[in-house]
Amino acid sequence: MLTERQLLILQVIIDDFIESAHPVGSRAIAKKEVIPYSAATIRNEMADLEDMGFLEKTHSSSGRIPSEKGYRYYVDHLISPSILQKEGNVIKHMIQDGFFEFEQIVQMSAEVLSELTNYTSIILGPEIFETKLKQIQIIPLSANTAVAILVTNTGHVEHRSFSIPEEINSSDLEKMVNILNDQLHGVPILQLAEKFNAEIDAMMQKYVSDLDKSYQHLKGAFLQDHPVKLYIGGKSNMLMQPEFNDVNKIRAFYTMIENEEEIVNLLKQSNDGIKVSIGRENDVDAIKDLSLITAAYHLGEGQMGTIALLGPTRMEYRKVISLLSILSHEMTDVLYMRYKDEN
Amino acid sequence: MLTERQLLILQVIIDDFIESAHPVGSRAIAKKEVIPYSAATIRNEMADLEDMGFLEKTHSSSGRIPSEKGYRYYVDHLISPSILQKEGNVIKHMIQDGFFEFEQIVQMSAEVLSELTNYTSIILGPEIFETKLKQIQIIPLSANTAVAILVTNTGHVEHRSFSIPEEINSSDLEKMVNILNDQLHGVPILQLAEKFNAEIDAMMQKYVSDLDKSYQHLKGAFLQDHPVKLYIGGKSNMLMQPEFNDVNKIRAFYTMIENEEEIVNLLKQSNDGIKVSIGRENDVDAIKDLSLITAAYHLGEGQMGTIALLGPTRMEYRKVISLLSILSHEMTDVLYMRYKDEN
DNA sequence: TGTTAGCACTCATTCCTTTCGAGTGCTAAT
DNA sequence: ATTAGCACTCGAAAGGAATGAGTGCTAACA
Repeated sequence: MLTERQLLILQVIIDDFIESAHPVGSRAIAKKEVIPYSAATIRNEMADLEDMGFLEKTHSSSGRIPSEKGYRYYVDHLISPSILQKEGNVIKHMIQDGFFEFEQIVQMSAEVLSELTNYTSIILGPEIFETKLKQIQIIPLSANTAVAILVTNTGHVEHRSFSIPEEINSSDLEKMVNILNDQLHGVPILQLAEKFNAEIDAMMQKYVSDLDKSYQHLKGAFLQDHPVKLYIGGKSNMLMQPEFNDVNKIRAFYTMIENEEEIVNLLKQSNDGIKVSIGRENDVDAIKDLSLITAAYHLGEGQMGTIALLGPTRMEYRKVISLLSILSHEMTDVLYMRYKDEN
Repeated sequence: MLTERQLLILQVIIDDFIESAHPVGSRAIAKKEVIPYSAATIRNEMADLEDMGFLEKTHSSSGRIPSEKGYRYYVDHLISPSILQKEGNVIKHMIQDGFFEFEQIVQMSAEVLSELTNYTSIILGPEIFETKLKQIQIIPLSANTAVAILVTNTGHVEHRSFSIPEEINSSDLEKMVNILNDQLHGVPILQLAEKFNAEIDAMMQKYVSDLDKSYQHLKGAFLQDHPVKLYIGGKSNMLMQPEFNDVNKIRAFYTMIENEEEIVNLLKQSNDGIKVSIGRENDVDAIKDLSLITAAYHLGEGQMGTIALLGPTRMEYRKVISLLSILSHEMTDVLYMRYKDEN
């Protein structure tokens, strides 16, 4: 339904606006090398594109800016993945050089990503729910406190301090740890509560006598919320974007970005592949004039987490999509290589 | 050298400005109940206070604002600690209710502090250098990766993944862990490197054969940098302060606050008690128009960490100083109660 | 019939001027 | 020593005028 010429003009306008952040006028377009038409012709086409909803004016005699529909069309039809040799190498080296824990990689990725793009990067995960318990340790600290340490097959370590009653003797504690290790090895974190209620509660009664209170404490330590880890990089990059030249916008952005819960919800809904949400396409009102690009990374079948970039709707979609694609594949690879022989 | 009346006027002006953020004029002062003088008299006194450097004008016919010297005098001589029954209780409950790990307490404290004050709170620590190793675990994850877990006497858990060569056999690994536990129990984290070089290297040679590579890996895992933990709460509170109505100031602030290294240096220099740095009194240029109040908290003799509040020079010094005092004492207490029977 | 030149018109932005009012400093009176 | 009074200063807000980038439309052209 769009002519070749309209496609070309739309693309050039959006490319120009993404770079300059200024409304694009007909004369500027006509001057481009790829455009063999006069400003007047461009004006006519622009008027048509506006009628069709791909462009907007900021006021009656201004140049045009892309509408959300325009960006959507641009993302869906007008961009081909860009080749990012240099950036790709940066990411690969970061992930493959040295031996970093996965959480370190995630954190570094968030930083690199925001540096390469000048937008705000958000990385969610790794989702511990999919991972399985590997080993449990309980280490007494003092007469009435101890720390429980859980290690998962992905090398993730969680610990919880808990208080132990004075009366308990150390052999009882040891027996409990043994039972836990026997029973919980290989159990997905998500199913811990279930497993406790179905089997372990009863077992504990059978093998270990008179430890009601300390067992409750221990169980409590295991079933506490497992917080979702959230890494955000380049928050202040947004301040450099010309659309954030207004104190109120900045306030709104920072109020949003520091609300972890909201961010987690925002990212969690993303499924496979790369998803682009432009402006009001986002459910969350606070980012209704920003765009969010998300990509999932995996370990085997189960989804592990989400990588995202948040920027103005005037975003370098081409570059961002390519970068996220590279990074999510690298992260999936490194996870696979590292934990393929898990048990 | 200041008359009683000048003291009174200075105090009223600063109090007023702290509340309103607007330059204070003579008429407004004269209207206050505690002031039995006319505006003209106040004007004369204000001129004198300005000559002495306690007050400033923003322009030739504006009201007065406090100078840094004025704030300094105010902090040193004009404020008595305020009674914060309600806020004090909030803090006490937070710290004493439930059983939280110390790091959780620190994080919660940062949040509560920024909520109670509407400034930005920064908490440094707990300094792990002062703490001692309690136990070491090494847990194999796959054929060639393992995770080393260090637990300190304060319940702090650190973990590092490292790769192990395929050739190693598990009994060798076990021997190594035993040696490490024997040798390192009770050793301050700070002295780990020393201890390794002085004794453990040699021991390993004696007891365990042919494990050069994996031992190097393991040692590397132990001697990696122990990052200083930094908790910052209420970054966006600053945006609500009227002095941050300018995009450039916001940029400068966020650029500074997200530079962890600089922040750590800023706080580390603080010694005992509560220290107030007003505006240019701060060494760091980036906060030359902010004030920083720091308080140390302790475990026994050794300093553990620092609590700080960062706000505009027009800060509620009275309240902030009282809050920091309460919180640092509570944190010191809880540390003492919890780890007094360490070994 | 598609393209382009030309021109009147629109509107944000910038700069200047005016007005307003809060506040000062100084002088003279109490 | 204190205060009333008054001229003066200066920032902030409000109102024009000038500028210029950009449009829509019409009429001419290939």
